[in-house]
Amino acid sequence: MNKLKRTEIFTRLRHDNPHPATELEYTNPYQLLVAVTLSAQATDVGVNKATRALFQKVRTPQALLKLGETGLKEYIKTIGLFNTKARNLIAAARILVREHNGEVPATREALEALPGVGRKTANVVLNTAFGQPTIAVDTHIFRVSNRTGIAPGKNVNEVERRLERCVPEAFRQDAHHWLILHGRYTCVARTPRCGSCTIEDLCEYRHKTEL
DNA sequence: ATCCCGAGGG
DNA sequence: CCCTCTGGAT
Repeated sequence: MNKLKRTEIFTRLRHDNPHPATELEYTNPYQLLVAVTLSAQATDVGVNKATRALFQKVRTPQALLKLGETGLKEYIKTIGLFNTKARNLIAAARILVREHNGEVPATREALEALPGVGRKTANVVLNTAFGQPTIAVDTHIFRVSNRTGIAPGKNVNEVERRLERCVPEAFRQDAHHWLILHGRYTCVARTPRCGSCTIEDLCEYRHKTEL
């Protein structure tokens, strides 16, 4: 896909989503870290329900340690992988209190050193909590990139590299949100809503029979 | 059956 | 690079 076409796509996606930062319910670093950690292999609806209840009581790593692993599981027991997530979040809270003064670090290295925090979660925290020009390639962005032809790749790492190469830093933070929102509401996994898609004429999907 | 705003390990 | 983990939704 050429640069002109890609630029036009992002222009339209921006028009579709004028306030991209509202995509996530939380921008507070710690709440964001917890919410994104819980979101692995879980629906956003289920995660948002759990975090809304949890954050009534817990907004800091200190508060989470007070709640304890068993207490935490009560809030997230309907979410996939909740045993692992609870264990990781407690372990991460200990590190935050002991090594980072109870604050969420703003560097990729420190973030990814936390149990349960990988590249995707670190990128979201850097993007949304700390305003860094990262693109966190989740399943939505991976699908949209490949289906449309914006930045196709075999795996998430390749898609991330290609996106960072073709999206200028100046609007990379917003582009991350445009892509996710497009994937969630229009370019959905099973049955994409091409009828209401504003970039259909530029999308490579209609020329294929799969993906 | 397949997918969901992944991480960790083989 | 690919698999598995695990619960709910579609």
